[in-house]
Amino acid sequence: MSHDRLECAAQIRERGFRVTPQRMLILDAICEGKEHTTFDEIYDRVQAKAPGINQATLYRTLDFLCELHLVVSAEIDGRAVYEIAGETPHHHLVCHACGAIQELPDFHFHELRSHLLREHGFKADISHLALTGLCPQCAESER
Amino acid sequence: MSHDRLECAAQIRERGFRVTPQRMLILDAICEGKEHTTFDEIYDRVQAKAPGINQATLYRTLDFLCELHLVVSAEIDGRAVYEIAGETPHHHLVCHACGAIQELPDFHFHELRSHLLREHGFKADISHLALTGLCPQCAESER
DNA sequence: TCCGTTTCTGCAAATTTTTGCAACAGCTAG
DNA sequence: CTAGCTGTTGCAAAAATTTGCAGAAACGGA
Repeated sequence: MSHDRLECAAQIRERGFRVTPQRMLILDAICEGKEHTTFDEIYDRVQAKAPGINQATLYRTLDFLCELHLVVSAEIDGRAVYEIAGETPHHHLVCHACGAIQELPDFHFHELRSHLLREHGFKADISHLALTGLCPQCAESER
Repeated sequence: MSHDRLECAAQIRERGFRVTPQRMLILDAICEGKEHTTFDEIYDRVQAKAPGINQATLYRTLDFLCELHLVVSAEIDGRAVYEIAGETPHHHLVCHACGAIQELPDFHFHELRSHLLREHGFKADISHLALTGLCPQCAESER
């Protein structure tokens, strides 16, 4: 999940937006953890390095980075989590009962994606889905 | 998308919760519109009939009804929308550019669902997905 | 029908998220 | 290197959402 600061900066600039220290710090903070990172975690990490950064800025920047697809987010357990966008998308299975999270490779969605494009002309952006349900253990104990 | 008040009430009671006028009114309000309904719309409809009902109650009740799968919700365009849960699930394609919404029948997910169950033992609850992307028109003008 | 238990609701306060605006600061052209 | 244009940020206020708690009310059993 390596993120190339230069690459991100180029992407931002290329689309007519500006590369600011805040944005770079926030990108770094998201990458510090290997996995899903919550708003608060990102905020704390950023604060540690640059105490001046405002929460409103973080909210806006996260939206911005998602918009540009440099970062992906998903709602897990009612709270948004963020992750740097890798080369290949991946998804998650989230157990509604115990909260366990399992990774789900993207190939499961290849067919759906191309079907939607072929049949509906719809260019679906399925970059980071969180599907909820019951993990094997919880499904067992449920009945 | 007919909802049977008796059926809903039975479901609620059956699981050990209580059938209250507030809950029934809120269910009715969700059903009034045929399509996706926002929090504010529901709130207004409920207010029209029973001005006393509190916003906090609405927030809690919507969560509650989703929990019981009597209502499904999805995040569209950054805001939550609610719909009464029908017999067969359905999903939506939401254009990120123009906001157009297209319905997507559930059969597209049959295979995924059974695959997850077979291979991962995961009982996925895919009851109302909103996939974002670009509709044919916007995909065209994008390039 | 009435009672006891436990869930729900309304209210107010706390918390989280969004927004408007003036000052600041990237970036491009000269 | 500088100036100017326009996107960004910080701040404070507004709006949206969640939470704790005491009183109200559903529901099962007597």
